[in-house]
Amino acid sequence: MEIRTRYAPSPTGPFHLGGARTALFNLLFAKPPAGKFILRIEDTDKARSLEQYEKSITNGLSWLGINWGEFYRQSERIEIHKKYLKKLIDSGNAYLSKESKGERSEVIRFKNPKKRVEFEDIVRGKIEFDTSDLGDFVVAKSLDEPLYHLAVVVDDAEMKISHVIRGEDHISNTPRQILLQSALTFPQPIYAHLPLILGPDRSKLSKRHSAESVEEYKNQGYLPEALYNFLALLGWHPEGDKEVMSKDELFKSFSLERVGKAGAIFDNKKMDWMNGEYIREKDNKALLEIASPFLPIEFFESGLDNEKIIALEKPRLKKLSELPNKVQYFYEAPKYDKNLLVWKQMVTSEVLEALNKIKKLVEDVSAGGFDKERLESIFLKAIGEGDKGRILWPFRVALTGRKVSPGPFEIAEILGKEESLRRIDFALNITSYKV
RNA sequence: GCCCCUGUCGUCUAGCCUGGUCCAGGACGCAUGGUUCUCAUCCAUGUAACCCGGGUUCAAAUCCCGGCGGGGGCGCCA
Repeated sequence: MEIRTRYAPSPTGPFHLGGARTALFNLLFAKPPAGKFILRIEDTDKARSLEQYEKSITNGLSWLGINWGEFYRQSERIEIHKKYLKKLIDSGNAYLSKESKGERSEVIRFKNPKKRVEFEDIVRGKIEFDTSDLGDFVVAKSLDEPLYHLAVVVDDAEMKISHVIRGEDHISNTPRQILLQSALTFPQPIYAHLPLILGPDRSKLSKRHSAESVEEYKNQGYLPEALYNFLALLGWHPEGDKEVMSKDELFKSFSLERVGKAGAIFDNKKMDWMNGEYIREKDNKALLEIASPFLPIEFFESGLDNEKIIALEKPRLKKLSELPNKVQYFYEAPKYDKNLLVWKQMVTSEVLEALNKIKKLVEDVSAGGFDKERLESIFLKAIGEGDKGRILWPFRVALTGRKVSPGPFEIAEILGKEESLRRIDFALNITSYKV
């Protein structure tokens, strides 16, 4: 049997993490090209479905690298649904029902045989329902407006979906759908209900957790590969202890048997770590390219070696959106309080002395050989056995204006001799200025 | 209220099916120490959990029963 899975979102809100994870598991299980992964937009509710949300879903999936094969829009398949609705009525399994409450005076209801339904769920085992308490549920608003349960059942059958992999919130929909399948004599797909991804408050991820939309993660500078990897690990675990896994490894080891049953909170701290892992794996050129949308024009017009700057910040980067602030001092001379130049208990005269020494050392390096190795050897030799902080701290602060940054030699190399000296002079100036 | 699902460190989880190798393993986080100033990276060490109560058994995180907790569903939405 060919494996055919589908992700069937309704475009009624921004694409969020839960949807992304469901789509990912469907893809990972189908393992194209061996199996097929299908995208089906469930937009039968015309009032709530919005084109912008469909875009949000398709853009989000593409960005993540979750690529679908066949694509369907349920609203374009109403004729097919109607055909089966008619069949249902003709066979006596559905009927026109007069209503006393609700929007309409007439809807179409399914004639519930009121039997026990049980099905085998790959992740949960046997699940049983007594469908009599479901009643004669509505399958269409009218002859021309089939509703969700009917549309899903018809489309899954028509598209020959072999495995329905979806969120746990659909468990209670399953008995209704099984009833419809048997009334329509459709084969029953294999079901797998995934545990839900929970918000920090332990409730199901929904519109109100707006920060959990995929686009939000993209905008904050998370890498798609990192999110992909992280999402795969929510509710699923490989056999070994390895967690940072390439798409290839994920495809090879994924199985529904190793999907867990309990809901999982999305841990942003661990996501940050995972993102950092992927950022560090990137080579500088590639990283600069994906980071460029986050950086201001001044960064590129500075004439400095952008790749080297990125390389310097790489180990302390959790997400790309932190970058502009981190690299600002490269293209903009820093402003800072002169007290920042003070290392430990140094007094002003000692700071001045250190700064002058730094200036002298920098001046003596020829502009041609102005690189970090040379600077380092010269400084270390000059400092000798002394406290390195007395020289290196003021040096680094003079260059960056910051308490926290990469080392002074690397920064000086990128800034160049002239600019480095200019900044040292500035430090000298503010320190010697008498109030 | 009714129905369904679920319960291992703060978080993600391994182990549970096929009881002993688990005084419970890994990862994130956190803490401490090391690595040419700071921060980060890297390395090392530490921190912390089987929801509760019975039962079965020589032996239970693992099997059975009962509680309790958490979540989801009960639309002329999907």
